[in-house]
Amino acid sequence: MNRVANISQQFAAHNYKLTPQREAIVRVLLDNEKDHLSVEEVYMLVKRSYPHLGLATVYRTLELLCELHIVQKMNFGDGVARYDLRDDDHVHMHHHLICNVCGKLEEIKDDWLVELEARVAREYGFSVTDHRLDFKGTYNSCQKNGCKGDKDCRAVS
Amino acid sequence: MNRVANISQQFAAHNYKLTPQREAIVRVLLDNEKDHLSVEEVYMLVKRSYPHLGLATVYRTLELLCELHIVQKMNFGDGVARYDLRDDDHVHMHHHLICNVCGKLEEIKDDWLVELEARVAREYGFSVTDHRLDFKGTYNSCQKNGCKGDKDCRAVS
DNA sequence: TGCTTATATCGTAACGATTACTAATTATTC
DNA sequence: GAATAATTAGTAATCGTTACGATATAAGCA
Repeated sequence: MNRVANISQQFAAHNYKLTPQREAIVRVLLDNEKDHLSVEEVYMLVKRSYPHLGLATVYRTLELLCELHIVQKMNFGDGVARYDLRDDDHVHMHHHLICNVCGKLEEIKDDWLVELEARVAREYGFSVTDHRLDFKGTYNSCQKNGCKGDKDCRAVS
Repeated sequence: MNRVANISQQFAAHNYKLTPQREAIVRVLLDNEKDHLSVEEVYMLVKRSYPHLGLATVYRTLELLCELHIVQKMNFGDGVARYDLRDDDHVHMHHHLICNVCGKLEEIKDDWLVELEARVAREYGFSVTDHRLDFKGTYNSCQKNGCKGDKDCRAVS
């Protein structure tokens, strides 16, 4: 099934409409699924197909998508919120590798935490609905090509 | 060894001085190790022992402590940066449980990710220097006492 | 169709956390 | 003890985000 149509249905199911502006934003997210776009980036990209769109609408729409669990708002410590499409089941979050040298942000699409979540439930009486796992470090390939000193104090691990 | 003295040495080792202001801030962090204080909270607490201290100094000192890997700047999606003392070896980060109902933030002091980090190294050629693992969900005890609908779209998983 | 009401958008002002900057203060060096 | 460097205080500026009033679009109904 068409993903836009799918999302449109989810909007309808919650009495929201997929307006042209909202659809343009959703399409940008789908077309850039690999990236973790900031509001400003989404704004720039949407302007290509919808030049008249206002920044506040981007903020509002992303918040709405977040409420519908279609996207996930995240914070990688660079001072701006970033948004990530969730999996279709809206449950599992993927993990991230963040390279200190080249700055690349890679996704691990698997869910490696099933076991640990069971352990949390067992040992802490805590049932997990969502999680976040980021690894920071360096790719071996980056390591070779000289590594500038890491004075980096950005938030988020 | 006294922890303040220990930190003082680390300052000295990097040609920084542990001024009275900085020491007052460090003591607040040590005295509230369980919490994840925001800048504003640290500011309030330090004012008790050092009423004249300026807010900018808190910002600068926390950044410095971060650079020295004594604290870790984190972001739990409530709009302010929070700071967490690192373990003495300055390597392992603990994990977090965040309850959707009562809002409590609990720490898991173990490092459960040793295995997964090995896997990342193996499968992705990526050597981890740091990580972050947060679980969001509900305590069983909170679950019972009625759970308000979760419309929460805060950043960070 | 025309009127009414609700929903969504636009542009911008307001807000709040953080950073940048200047002057004043304290420590260090010669 | 004067000159230099490091640190702090206080506040102005910045920047991401949110709030607000006015306008526009869609839905419901006679």
